[in-house]
Amino acid sequence: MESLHNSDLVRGNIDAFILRVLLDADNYGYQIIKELGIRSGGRFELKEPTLYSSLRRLEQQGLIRSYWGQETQGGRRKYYTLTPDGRERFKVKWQEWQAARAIIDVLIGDGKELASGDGQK
Amino acid sequence: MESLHNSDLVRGNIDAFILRVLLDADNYGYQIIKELGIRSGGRFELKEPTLYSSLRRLEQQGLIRSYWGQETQGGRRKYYTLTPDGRERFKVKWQEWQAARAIIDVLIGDGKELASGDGQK
DNA sequence: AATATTACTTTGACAGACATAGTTATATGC
DNA sequence: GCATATAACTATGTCTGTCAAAGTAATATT
Repeated sequence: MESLHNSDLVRGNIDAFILRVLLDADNYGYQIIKELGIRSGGRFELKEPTLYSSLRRLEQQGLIRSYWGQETQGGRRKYYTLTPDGRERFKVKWQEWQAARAIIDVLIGDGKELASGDGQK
Repeated sequence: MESLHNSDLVRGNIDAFILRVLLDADNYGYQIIKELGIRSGGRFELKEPTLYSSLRRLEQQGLIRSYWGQETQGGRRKYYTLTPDGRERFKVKWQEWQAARAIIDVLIGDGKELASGDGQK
């Protein structure tokens, strides 16, 4: 399984990924990981420490709130829900990504000068 | 001037930016910064310590080589040139970016659920 | 002479992602 | 019933890339 070396290239977007999932519905940690795995077609795997430290950060910033689900059986689950601020923040994050993507696209080029052999000037 | 908070969202792509510039022509540090500023329409500003530590890293990895320009007057300039490995590495970096971009696009959404008011489910 | 600009360098701090490990509970296999 | 696997969350510490701050040295400008 390949996935992609994660870290640097997705850095800064993980908070947005989580907010995006919570935009659809309240959810709990483990399921958020699964959900991101599914949505990415198995190409992205969010690690647990990364997830839970993100969640803590987001909660401290008032972008999400948490509550314990009342499971009658099975392990406890802490659910997270978006706050209005979180909703707003996602919008901003989304726009920032659009802007960053455009800049990176320009600076990294469109791949025309790659071809197969080498680059002629 | 706004530019964009840099760091996290472009992280991991800076090496590729530099390699991309050197793909066009040998160049020296200060000019690479200028070049990236121009290509991005002033929206991206590479900081000096970031540039020079990137250059050192790239040189250690054998992706670029350096030589002092023989300026008869004016300050000394250390020029950098791509090695074949560097050329190859740029290709890889480029492809990694394409892959990462696709995944991020999926996970952050297309913005349909943003609209203006709020999201209806 | 003072200031600005070009060009490169050093040091240290910060923050996000993750490896490693551990805890608690339920479910499953033998 | 005991071992193992899996679900779900938590804690600790490390690594790496980016950048702020500051400095050096030379030329150009006022």
